[in-house]
Amino acid sequence: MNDVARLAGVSIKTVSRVVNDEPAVHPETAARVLAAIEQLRFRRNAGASNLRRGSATGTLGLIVEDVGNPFFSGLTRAVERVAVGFGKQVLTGSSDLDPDRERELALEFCARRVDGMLVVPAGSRHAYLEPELRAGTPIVFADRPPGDLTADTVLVDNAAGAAAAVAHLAAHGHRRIAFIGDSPEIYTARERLRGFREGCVSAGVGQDARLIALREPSARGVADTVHGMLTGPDAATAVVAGNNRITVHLLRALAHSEHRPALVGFDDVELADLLDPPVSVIAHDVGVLGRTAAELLFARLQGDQSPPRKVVLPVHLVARGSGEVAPA
Amino acid sequence: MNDVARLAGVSIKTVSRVVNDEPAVHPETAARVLAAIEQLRFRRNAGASNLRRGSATGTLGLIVEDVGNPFFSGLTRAVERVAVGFGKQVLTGSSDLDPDRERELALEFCARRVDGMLVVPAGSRHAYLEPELRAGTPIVFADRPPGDLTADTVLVDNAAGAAAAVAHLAAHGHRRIAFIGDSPEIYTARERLRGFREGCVSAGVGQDARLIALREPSARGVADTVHGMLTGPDAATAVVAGNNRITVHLLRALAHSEHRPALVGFDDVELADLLDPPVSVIAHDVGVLGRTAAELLFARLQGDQSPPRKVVLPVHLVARGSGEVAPA
DNA sequence: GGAGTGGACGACAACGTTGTCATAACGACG
DNA sequence: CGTCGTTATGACAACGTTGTCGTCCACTCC
Repeated sequence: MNDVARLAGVSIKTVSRVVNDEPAVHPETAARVLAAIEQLRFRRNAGASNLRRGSATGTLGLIVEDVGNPFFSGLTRAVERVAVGFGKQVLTGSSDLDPDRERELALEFCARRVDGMLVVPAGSRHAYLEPELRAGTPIVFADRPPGDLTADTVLVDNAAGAAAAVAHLAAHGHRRIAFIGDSPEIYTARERLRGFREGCVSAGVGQDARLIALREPSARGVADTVHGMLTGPDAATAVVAGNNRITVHLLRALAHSEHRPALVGFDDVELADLLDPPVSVIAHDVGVLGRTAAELLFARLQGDQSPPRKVVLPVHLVARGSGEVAPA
Repeated sequence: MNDVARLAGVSIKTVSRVVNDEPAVHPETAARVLAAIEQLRFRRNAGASNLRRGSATGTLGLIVEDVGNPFFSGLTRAVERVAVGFGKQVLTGSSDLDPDRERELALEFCARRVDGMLVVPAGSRHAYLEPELRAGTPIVFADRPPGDLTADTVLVDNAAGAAAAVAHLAAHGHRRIAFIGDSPEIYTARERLRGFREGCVSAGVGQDARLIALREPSARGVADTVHGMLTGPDAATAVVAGNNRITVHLLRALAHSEHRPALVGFDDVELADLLDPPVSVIAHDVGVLGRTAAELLFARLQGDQSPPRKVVLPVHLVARGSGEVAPA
């Protein structure tokens, strides 16, 4: 800026005025300054500007489990869309479900003085964020609630969705329904299992510990698990898959076996409608999830001081075929 | 930092020393300072630190077309992985294929003094980045080359892939092969068409303008296009889909029609192996694409001064069934 | 002609850090 | 006992901006 000022024959402050479109600069002077800026290819240092101006850095932090997963990338995109509307940039990070990594990312974002943070929490301890919250950095949790902290949270109705899946399968005559979910450390996995159990009770379907598995999904693990559930005297006739990855693993495992249980997945999956049979799922809109969370965050940024909110978004059953078959 | 210094009864500089793990601080003093930091929950301002220290902000800029698209989110993830290894944060932005938006993002990133940038270019004019490049900010282009600029670029072998698709279909007896690609404004779409044409020539397959379509894909548009190509006297017996979105639209369109042309898609698609018939594709690894580009960038950041490099990654045909059927 | 008004601009400090240099206290050495 | 090196610490400037306030000039109005 100094160089620009010198070249234009004005003071550094006048350059600042021009850069910031402040009034009270003679058009002729402004033109000279702009020419100098152009010539020297000057670009104002946003960091210095933010430092001087005080708080707002025009940056948002977003922590998800894995940007590479379509679910989280959809969420990321939705957040980005809202952020663009407010002229903010988004710093993204994947926690890989590791609480330490999440914490590291969060603190790093705080050090960079993000204006706000959106977090898909990995662990269950988030008290370390309390000072930040109290210091005025709004934080919104998405998809899962924070562990030991009260803050804005946007969830989907996991339990109701799982219960609906059970009810649907029971309505088609199933009495032996299995549930394969993600690791019980994950909130959504626990909630979906809870909904599954409640659905079983409501539908008068018996529960069998052999037909319930919660575990971090892998192709092999899911294949073995489901194989065990579909064989033997009390084999399952229907399966509820706990999330998109499990659904995919399950489909692949079933394609390589002769079993054809009824199936309802949680989370929608691309091309699910083109499979044979088309896969029925409990669907919800990641876009809405991300947008809602981001809008909540921006409301806070604009001064909303109301008590922490908890939003639960609805899910709905998409019946495509795989869930509408009677027991063999 | 001032407050911490006061509370610990030391000068602000000593606090700085402690925060930066500099030696020559008495352990006892350091302990007092750390206690004060803990008590006041002090977090050093990364912006101010970067300002004082000079260049490196520990930030990378990444511009893709759409983080929500699995292709780009996979790339994002790969970049992130490399960045974490070097202790950098990633600022992400989606251009939506809009050159103005891309430029806006790029300049914004420059204003934030990112240490380097990874760009999946939207338009074909990138001369505006030359001053940044010359100023020492390394920029690597991924998936598509920059328009009017010489810089590091990582591509996949689009033409060879498309040619391989044609050769494969021709080997199964097809003589009427159609190509449905993305908008010709996109480099990869043009290259794939070029490869398609070359493949036709090599295989001695005639080309028919009626069987070639380049257009921004939409479900409706693809359906109409393919319907036209598959009916009439000189109907196509095989189709090459120009990218993942087109493949998906195409599959959906075909599922609702009686036509069953042979099909080879470009880019792999999740669940493609479970469809009936399983979808053959020209596959390549986004993870490798992202990683290679990021590694190239970090090489530059570590002082690599060699002339701009151009890396072309291989693609390979995955024969699953849909491309291995003879003409009806 | 003097007072008042408003426009155009600059000097200076400050944002939160850190690099540079100076200083003080201390033991060791000849 | 004076000198020296070492260790621990602080004062101060600087990074690149911008907010505050002051100055200067031209102009208007009575």
